[in-house]
Amino acid sequence: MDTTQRTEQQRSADRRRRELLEAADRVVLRDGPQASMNAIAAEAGITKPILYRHFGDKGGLYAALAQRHTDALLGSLRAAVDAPAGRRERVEATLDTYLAAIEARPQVYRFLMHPAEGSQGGDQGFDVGKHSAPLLRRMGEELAQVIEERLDLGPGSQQLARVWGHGIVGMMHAAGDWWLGERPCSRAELVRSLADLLWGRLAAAGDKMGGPGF
Amino acid sequence: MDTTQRTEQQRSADRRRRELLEAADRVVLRDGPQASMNAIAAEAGITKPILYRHFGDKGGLYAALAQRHTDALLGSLRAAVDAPAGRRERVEATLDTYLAAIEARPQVYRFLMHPAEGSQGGDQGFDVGKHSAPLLRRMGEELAQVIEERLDLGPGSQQLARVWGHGIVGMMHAAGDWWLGERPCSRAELVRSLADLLWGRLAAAGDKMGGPGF
DNA sequence: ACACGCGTGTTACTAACGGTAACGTTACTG
DNA sequence: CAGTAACGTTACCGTTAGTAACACGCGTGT
Repeated sequence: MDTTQRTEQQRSADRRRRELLEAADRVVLRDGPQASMNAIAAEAGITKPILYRHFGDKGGLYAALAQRHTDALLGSLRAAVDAPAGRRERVEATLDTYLAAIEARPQVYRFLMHPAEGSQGGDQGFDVGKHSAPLLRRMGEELAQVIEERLDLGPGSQQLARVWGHGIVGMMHAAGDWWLGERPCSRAELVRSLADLLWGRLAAAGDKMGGPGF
Repeated sequence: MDTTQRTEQQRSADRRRRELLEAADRVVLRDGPQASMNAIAAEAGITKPILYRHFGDKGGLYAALAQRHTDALLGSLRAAVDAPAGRRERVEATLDTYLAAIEARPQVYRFLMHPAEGSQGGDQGFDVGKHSAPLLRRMGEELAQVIEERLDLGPGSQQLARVWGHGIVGMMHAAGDWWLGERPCSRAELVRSLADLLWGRLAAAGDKMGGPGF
């Protein structure tokens, strides 16, 4: 009896939690990362304290919300990186998957990149060096793992793979962010340019006349 | 007289402005980007409204503060990118200069990367796609210019250079951020690994046994 | 029937923040 | 000495995150 009751309650709580998360999702999609707890509670048809009972604080809610989208995006990226094709094709597919995602849902993307902003309670310690969005860290780590698993990089391969994982993710992120703001070219062109960069065209390019090149 | 008066006043105002900025600098260095206007005013020995008279709003103060550091860092980077050496050496010097800067002053670095956080007044429009720190944008644009000036990239070189500029800066940033948090290796190793990545080692690396490589 | 918990929800509050209006005070100028 | 203009303050507003205290519904043990 005790057990069945507990599972019953837990189910109910989980369902409520999902409902709240979906409401929060709608608000964040509408108002951006600045969405207030009041607004989210109102959208869910309830009031603040319930949110706090479920998620502890704003960081908790945002973490839960971010995890959903992060999981979804990472799933897509894994599919792209694991596709049956050559290395270059898969790199391009991965880049394109990421860029398509941020293009399709820029608000969600922005939320994922700046989840914990606006925290003004306490927070004196302000983790230096850990300010990046969890999404970036997770993508970096996952990519590092893929690289280390599949590429033969000689000695020190593990560290090299991690550096590359985070570096490539950062490249993708920064270029995507800039591209999303200015739209200077098509997505396909952007993908090609980035892949060219990773393929060493920077080193291979010839100097322009007048002094040594970059 | 009018002119002398004006210059006199302007000088005084500029001096005061510099004092306020230095006070703000100290507070940001101590409390991180969450530093409150009250705290900054107190550090400067004055009260809030004076800050607002000088800088308009928090964004204005932070922009002014960020510009100083950004200018300083960009100066160092320009020196590194313009040094008389080969391309690879200069790329490594540029990376190392950036990493040394963020290593030396992580609080300042974190502030520069997240300057406008915590804004809670209005701000409904939340510029999608322009959320990146101004420092990143400026570095990306400057690097793009250098690349476009000195490298012979064939047709479409301008767009390619811009993509690469922002991409490389993002790579540097993300890798640096991760490195600063975990310190998995020395700065020199990180620089070498990133330069290797830019030099096409990702494309050149051999597959590990078992299926096609990444 | 009745009290007891327990989960769910509310109202009403605190403390802190960004920002501003209204009021002194100093000092320079006619 | 009157006017004015910058410098500075106190006291306030509206909004935010977060919390305490109270109220309702509901199954349970005695």
